[in-house]
Amino acid sequence: MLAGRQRLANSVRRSSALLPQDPRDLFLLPAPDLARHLIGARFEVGETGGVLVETEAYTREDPASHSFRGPSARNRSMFGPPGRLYVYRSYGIHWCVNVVCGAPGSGQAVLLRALQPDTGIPRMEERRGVRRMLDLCRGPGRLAQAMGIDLSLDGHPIGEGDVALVFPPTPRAVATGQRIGISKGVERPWRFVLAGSPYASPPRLG
DNA sequence: CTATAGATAATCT
DNA sequence: GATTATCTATAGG
Repeated sequence: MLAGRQRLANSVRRSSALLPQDPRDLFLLPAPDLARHLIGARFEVGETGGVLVETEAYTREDPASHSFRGPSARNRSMFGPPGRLYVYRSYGIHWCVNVVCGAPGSGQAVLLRALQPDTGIPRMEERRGVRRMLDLCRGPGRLAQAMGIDLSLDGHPIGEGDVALVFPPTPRAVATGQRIGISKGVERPWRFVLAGSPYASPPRLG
């Protein structure tokens, strides 16, 4: 289709000398570190894409994490190789997408909570049934719906097929705070938001 | 802007 | 049987 975009879509790219030679090394970071690095990164699935503005970290020792009680049918991707997607069904209705990270088998992932859309907006509006830009990808369920993400992408390697990630050229101003929608592990400040972004979900941090 | 109820089904106890 | 990494609609300030 579009040659330029296709090239972009078939790789994980770095856009800064500050980052490791191979950007895939970032997937080896512990979840809280990767979650911070993902703020400002471009994420693309198929014809849709934009800039990540909100993430959350989950680790094996974290009671709020799906991996806390060990491997299961649902969370097997979290215990697989880093740099792949972990997709799960939320509240029986929505899909949510994570980036698996850390040492292989360590059960860590970063939840992608919100994105500022800039590519394939008409397609996102179509999938969401909403035209308001701010509401297209503000929240993990909305992000997955807008980008057409479902269980078929669970375990999918980032940088293959039409899933692409480009890390930001320079560090972004990131605000941290309590994660959303959890009842355990609330003391861990593992929610990361691009400072001041209206595309992040409430409550605002600052 | 915040607060709340209800939907809905896989997963876990 | 209870919980859940959510969303929408609605009501009120």
